[in-house]
Amino acid sequence: MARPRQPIPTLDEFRTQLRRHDLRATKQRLAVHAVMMELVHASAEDVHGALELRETPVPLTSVYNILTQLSDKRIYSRRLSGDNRMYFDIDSRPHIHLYDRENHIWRNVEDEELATLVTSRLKRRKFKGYTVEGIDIQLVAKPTRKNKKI
Amino acid sequence: MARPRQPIPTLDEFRTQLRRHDLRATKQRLAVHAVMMELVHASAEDVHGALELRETPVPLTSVYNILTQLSDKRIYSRRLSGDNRMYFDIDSRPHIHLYDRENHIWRNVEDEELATLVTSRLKRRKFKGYTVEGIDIQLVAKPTRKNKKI
DNA sequence: CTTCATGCAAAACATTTGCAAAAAG
DNA sequence: CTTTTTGCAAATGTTTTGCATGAAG
Repeated sequence: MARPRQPIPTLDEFRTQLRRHDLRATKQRLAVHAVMMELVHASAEDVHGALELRETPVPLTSVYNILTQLSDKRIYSRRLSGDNRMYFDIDSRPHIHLYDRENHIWRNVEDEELATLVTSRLKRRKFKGYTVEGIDIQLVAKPTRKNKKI
Repeated sequence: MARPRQPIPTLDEFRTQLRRHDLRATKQRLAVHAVMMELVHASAEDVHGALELRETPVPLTSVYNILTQLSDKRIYSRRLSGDNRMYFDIDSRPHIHLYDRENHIWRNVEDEELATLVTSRLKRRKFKGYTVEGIDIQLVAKPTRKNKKI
């Protein structure tokens, strides 16, 4: 049934992906990916902050450069949050998200069946003048009292 | 089958909505709504520009004030575009969108059946710590050659 | 008249750009 | 060595804020 999602690429797999896209394996890129392996979904600011707390600080501009480039190459993907920030997603494959609109946090929702259902249904429809490239499904949710992270 | 969508509120109906929310029917608000009746989906900048071309220029700050307030009250809704701008939607009821990622334009997609299908299916699922408030479905599309608006 | 709304100028933010210096292969 | 990448400082563009003035009810 619900096929397990793509595993998060290890650092070595990430190196391979970089090579495939003619990107050099700099220590800044590896550091960003190491942090993204934990965060999964994060803004440039989040990544920058996490790197401060680690061994490898990387300036915010460089974090932007790196994250933008990785998502341009479809190694990562990106989403816009309700608070007007860009969030990067370590997983570039389309998948359903649950968005916490108070804390601006995303979680992945495992439901391949539903994704397939919606996709196959919409793919049948034609929209004059357009080629549909993807379908984005997001549950907008509010944390219940006990779950409040902030 | 596909039930027709909410008609766009006329100026009079808009006045009523304002009254319901204890908002005064100022000429700036009415001018903004008059423009939104045509644009349907628009950024603050778009609305500001359209008002320039009309009888009632309204400064950009005021357009922001008005649009933000109207969507806070759920008279309008809002969406973030791929180019990091806030777009306001005259229709606050959830509905499926087609997003033109080159021109940053939205169109409504009529498919109540699909919306119902997805909603009922996801409503059955429980997400620990969260209350699902809405489901957002968006087709990301690229204009075909002939359709290029810009 | 009392309360709410507008609109100016300025601030606040997130993100991008140009480019010289540094690192990778 | 050649090419790519980093990272600084500065710019850009959108949205927000504080507050005095003006309009609505």
